[in-house]
Amino acid sequence: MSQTPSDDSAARDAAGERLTEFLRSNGLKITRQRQVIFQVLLDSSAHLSLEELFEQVQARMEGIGYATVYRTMKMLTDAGLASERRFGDGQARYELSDSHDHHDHLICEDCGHIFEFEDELIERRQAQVAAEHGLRIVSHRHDIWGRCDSRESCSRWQERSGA
Amino acid sequence: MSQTPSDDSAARDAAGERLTEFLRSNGLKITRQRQVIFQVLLDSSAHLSLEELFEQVQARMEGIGYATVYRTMKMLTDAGLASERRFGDGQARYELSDSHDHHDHLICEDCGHIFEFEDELIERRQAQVAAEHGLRIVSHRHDIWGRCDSRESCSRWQERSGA
DNA sequence: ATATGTGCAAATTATTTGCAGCGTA
DNA sequence: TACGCTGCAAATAATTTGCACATAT
Repeated sequence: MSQTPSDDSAARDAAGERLTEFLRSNGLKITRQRQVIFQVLLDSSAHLSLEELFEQVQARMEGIGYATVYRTMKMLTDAGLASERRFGDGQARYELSDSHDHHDHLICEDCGHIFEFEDELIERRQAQVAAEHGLRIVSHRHDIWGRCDSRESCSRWQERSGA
Repeated sequence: MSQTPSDDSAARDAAGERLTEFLRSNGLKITRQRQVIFQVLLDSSAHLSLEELFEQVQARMEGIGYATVYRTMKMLTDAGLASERRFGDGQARYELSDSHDHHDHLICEDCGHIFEFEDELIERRQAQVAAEHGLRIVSHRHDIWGRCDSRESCSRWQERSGA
């Protein structure tokens, strides 16, 4: 259903190095809390709200403060290692930035599952639209809300994503 | 540069009626504050933040409270007469919903001007993408951030929109 | 050793709500 | 008259910040 375990852990390690590398080269400290937070992001493919993130971090490391998670996420976001998204439920959600940084989102209003998509045609068309208005694109956000067609697939996702 | 004055005021009147009609038919009261708030929205083609909205409303009617503006905007939004958008600066922005309700936004990061667009091809493609993932579209949000190509057009918009 | 990071609690910011009096139907 | 509506101030909710202590380099 996904990749082999070895691929996963290799990717994880590589990403983990990105963190320490970034911290080191910027004179920042490699602390346990930063590593744990980053690891939680790595282990979860989902778009975690700060609350969810905090809960999972706390499970691995008691006593961590909300503020630390906020501060770390801000740092990771500024560093470009993570990205922040808002889907209109009033709280920020975070995910690791990966190579194909530029995906958009498709959200099921029933089960809350977030699908990612990337569409060449839409991207190209976007650029055209921007040009027609005399702008050069810097970034964009394209979210689509809908409902899963079948009940089954919907509930299935629900138990899988936990959001 | 735009339409004739008569067109504008005709449109304004028609829209004004939509408000009173809605209030009346829902057993809600036609108050001065509701009319003024709606009028401000009508007179401004822009996407007003609550603060901007409040300022303009206050200029026409001293003593109005923030809460009233919030409550009225919620009512208008629920009624479908206005719509709420968030562009990531932390505050909601409002605009009147008109006939072609479904436009998306193109924002200049330099001058803050918001262009509206609507693109058949993108819309169609969106539906396809959703279908591929087994979802039926309920709504979407597509924002593009960019920069005006030419300084002049950029500053020109700046003095025109006031945002 | 020393500056950075952390936890806690207090501060901010955007938005909502309770309540007593005001205004529309 | 009667109930909804408004203004004010207090309450929430998400996020940020100040500060004294802890910790990585």
